[in-house]
Amino acid sequence: MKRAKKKIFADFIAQRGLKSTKQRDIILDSFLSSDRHLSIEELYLKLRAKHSNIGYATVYRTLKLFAEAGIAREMQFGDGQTRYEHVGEGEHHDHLVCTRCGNIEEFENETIEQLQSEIAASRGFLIERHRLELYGLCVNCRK
Amino acid sequence: MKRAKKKIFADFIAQRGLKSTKQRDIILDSFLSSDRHLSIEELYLKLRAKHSNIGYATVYRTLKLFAEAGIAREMQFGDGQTRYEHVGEGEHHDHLVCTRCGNIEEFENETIEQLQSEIAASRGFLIERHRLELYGLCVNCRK
DNA sequence: AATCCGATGAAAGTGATTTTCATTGGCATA
DNA sequence: TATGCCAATGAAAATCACTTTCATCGGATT
Ligand SMILES: [Mn+2]
Ligand SMILES: [Mn+2]
Ligand SMILES: [Zn+2]
Ligand SMILES: [Zn+2]
Repeated sequence: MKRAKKKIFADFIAQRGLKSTKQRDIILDSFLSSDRHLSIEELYLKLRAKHSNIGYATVYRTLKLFAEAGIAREMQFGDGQTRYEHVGEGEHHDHLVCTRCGNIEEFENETIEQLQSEIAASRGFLIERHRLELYGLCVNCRK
Repeated sequence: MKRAKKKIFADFIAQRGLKSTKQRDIILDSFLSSDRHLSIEELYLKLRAKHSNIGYATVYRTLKLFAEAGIAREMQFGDGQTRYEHVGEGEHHDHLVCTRCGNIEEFENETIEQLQSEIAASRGFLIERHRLELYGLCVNCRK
């Protein structure tokens, strides 16, 4: 699926008349082989270790591109940093965020999704996207 | 309930050894008679119309106090501004946010809340708070 | 009224982006 | 392969939304 995402991004680049560059390749590689829920700064620092020539602005702009291309999702967990996570075609999940250690777990619940649809439908509201986050203490942080 | 919240804030002020001031009274009045989900800047501008002597920093600090006192809740809907909404003792609700006109509707769903608890429990996670927001088009913006 | 110390507001500081701009470099074309 | 165009890059500057500082003000207690 790393291959699949590279293909999606290459197609996106081509279809938009953008250019394939060394930096974009490197950033995409690094992003795809990273933990999920990475902040721009975290990815930037990780990249600098091997490629001191890549600028923060390029990482920032490239992650935006990934989001536009549909291979990344921008997230805010309230810690003041924008995070990006991998997303696959048609995939969706929500999060449990530990307020002590910062750990982020994922979950899916079809019943909740269904109830959301019903709530929206009952008001004539058309859902484009949603966010559901449970904040608290993870099993490790409860001691 | 406007009276009730003023009482709660007055008690909070007293119990913390803080001072009752003209500014706090004015800001609380304005906040309580405002639409829900107000940003600091919106409240500040609204206040300036009548009270040009109130500073932004005071509005900012006073809204934080309201949150600490339990009569306001700080929210982020992804538009880059922190918003504050009125909250009552033990009340909770989630939101439908229109991405076109910015309108915010509220809803409560006990079944969803229950499912959240079950998800957390199954992982040993202790929920402190959560946020559930449905983004999309409100009934008016769907044309 | 005097005193104490929290409250206020104008201005400065912060931190995370976001934009600018001079320079670089894909890549289509000759 | 050489040329030209214009997108891409990166260092630095600018923004934005707070957040803090600090000199001064003003409730509340004595
Ligand atoms: Mn995730
Ligand atoms: Mn609300
Ligand atoms: Zn934890
Ligand atoms: Zn709308």
